[in-house]
Amino acid sequence: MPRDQPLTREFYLQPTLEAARALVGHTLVRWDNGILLAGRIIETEAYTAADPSCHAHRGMTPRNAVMFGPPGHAYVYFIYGMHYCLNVVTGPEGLGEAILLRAVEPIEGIGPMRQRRLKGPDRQIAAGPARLCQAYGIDMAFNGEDVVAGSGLRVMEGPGPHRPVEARTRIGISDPTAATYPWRFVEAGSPFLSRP
DNA sequence: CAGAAGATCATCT
DNA sequence: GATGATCTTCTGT
Repeated sequence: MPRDQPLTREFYLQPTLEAARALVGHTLVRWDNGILLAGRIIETEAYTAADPSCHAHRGMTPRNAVMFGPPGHAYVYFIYGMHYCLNVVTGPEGLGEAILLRAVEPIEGIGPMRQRRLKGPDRQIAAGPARLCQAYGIDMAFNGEDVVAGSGLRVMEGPGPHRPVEARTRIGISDPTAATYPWRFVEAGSPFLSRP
């Protein structure tokens, strides 16, 4: 169960790779007009400023401006003409780093999540960055939301990972030097991973 | 202004 | 494993 304490601003201030690993096992919560949606974070992906595929790598633009703001805010973007993805901003203001939330295990509000998703087995309700946003109803209106002190979307402390957390380099990158940048952190063996 | 690519997903062979 | 959906963003001319 989620404890009633949000992760602190300091949590997001720590180095992005460390925060990405530590984020696994905490709980993503949305209060949607009295309906509680909650899920345990299963999979994260760190985007550091040194990573060429990081949206902030080539400086600030209107889209990525939130990434350069204070840590602990949501960076939401629209991709492939139909999907949203949710990040949390990490590191000191001005750095431009963030963590992509790739998968959660639904805990609370599974019914409402299913209704938005319509299709697929339970373990796929929020297994994938765009599926997660679909399940939670997250769109551009959430861009810039404070996930520490905001009222709509928060990351709450606990309950912790149910399995060991494992680091992987990102899948699908052709640049061999990329092996040093992009990291996924997954709860090893979880059935709720974006890729089984 | 045109063109290409994109932190994805569902569906098909 | 491959492909189409669908459209924003960024780059180059």
